[in-house]
Amino acid sequence: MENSELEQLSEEARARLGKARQRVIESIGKNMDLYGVTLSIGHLYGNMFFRNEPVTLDEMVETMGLSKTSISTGMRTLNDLKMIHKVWGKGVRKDLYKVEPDWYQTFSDFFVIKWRKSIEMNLQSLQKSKREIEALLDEHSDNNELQEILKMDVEKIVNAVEYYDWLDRLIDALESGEIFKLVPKTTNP
Amino acid sequence: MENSELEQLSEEARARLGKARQRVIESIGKNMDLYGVTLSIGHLYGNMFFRNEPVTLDEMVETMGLSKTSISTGMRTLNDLKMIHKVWGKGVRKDLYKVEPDWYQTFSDFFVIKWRKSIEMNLQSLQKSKREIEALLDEHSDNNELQEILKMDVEKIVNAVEYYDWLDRLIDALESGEIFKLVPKTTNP
DNA sequence: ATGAACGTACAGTTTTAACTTTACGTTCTT
DNA sequence: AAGAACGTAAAGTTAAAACTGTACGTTCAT
Repeated sequence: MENSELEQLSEEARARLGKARQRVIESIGKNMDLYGVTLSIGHLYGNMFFRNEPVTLDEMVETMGLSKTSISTGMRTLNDLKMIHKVWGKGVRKDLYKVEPDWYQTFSDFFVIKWRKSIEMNLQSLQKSKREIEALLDEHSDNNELQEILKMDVEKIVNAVEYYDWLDRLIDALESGEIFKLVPKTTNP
Repeated sequence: MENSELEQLSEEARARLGKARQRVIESIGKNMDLYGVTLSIGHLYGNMFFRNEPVTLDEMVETMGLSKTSISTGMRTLNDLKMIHKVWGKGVRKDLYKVEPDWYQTFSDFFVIKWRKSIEMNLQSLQKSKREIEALLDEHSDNNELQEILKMDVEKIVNAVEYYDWLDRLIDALESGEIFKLVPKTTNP
């Protein structure tokens, strides 16, 4: 646990709290593969979750028992995903990090960062290939056999493009908060 | 390509179509890590995407140049995610697979299958640890120092539970199709 | 019933990713 | 300006996964 806040507490209470926290930490860590992060980085995030103050690399090296490099790259990964943030400490030389406490925001950022990029890449490929296949269609208007096949390809691509367009708008709704109109944060009485 | 439909076409047209398809296949495959599948399984999916008829394991062994075992496990992974489906062929002994053409459905299924399970696991851990920490709170009502810390932990857990509840309802909206009220499939004029 | 075709477990191998140690560039202190 | 503290690149090592070949159980045809 290594949480300096708890030093003066009874051994028993500390152990019980540690166990309760550990369960959550492991559960969070284990499920963070959905965000494409490795188990140990998920674990790092989980450990930061219960810290009430920003942490340094060295502190997490201590608690996690990993090398400083591992913690450093883990922190960067989490930072890139905006799951944690760098924090300015008063007179502190070391970098300080804290978890983003708003998980709705974290969820939204994940899609904005990872999915949006994927959508863009796919759309570019789809559009380019669509143009090429349509050119083929044009050039071989005599060949019925080929027309048949090409038309199916184009249709598939068109469907895919439509889907990505929808996905893009869905992420817009997440980003803007419009999503909460449909699915409110709290189920009101 | 190995697409029997194209046998009688000109070499040039076949090559150009192959290239156009290949671009899409690779793009799809590369971005399927968002669904937690490996590059080669993504590639397998991409290759199935342009097939107009259900495919067999052996056919995909042929096109992908992988072992039958790899294709078999890949097919199972994709099938578990409902990205492809087993299909009954008339007099065919071999298993037949085809891609699910409705990508909105695929997207929804992904969350229902993977995220829902993750939510459940996390919720269970959170609830259990919350009860334990609340018990600690109860037993140490004299210790202000401890109370302070425990209350922060409980608050964090409560926030997390709320978030997971929201996420669960969001997935409900995906599953039921209610999401399309907010984000329609097509942007109508 | 017997044999052939098919898909998958299993064990072993190769490839990839995670992690550590060392070294280096930067920044801050004095 | 010099030196110490800090975070990260780079190279090397260890651990994990992806992949293959073989062997096995099932199913279907004869």
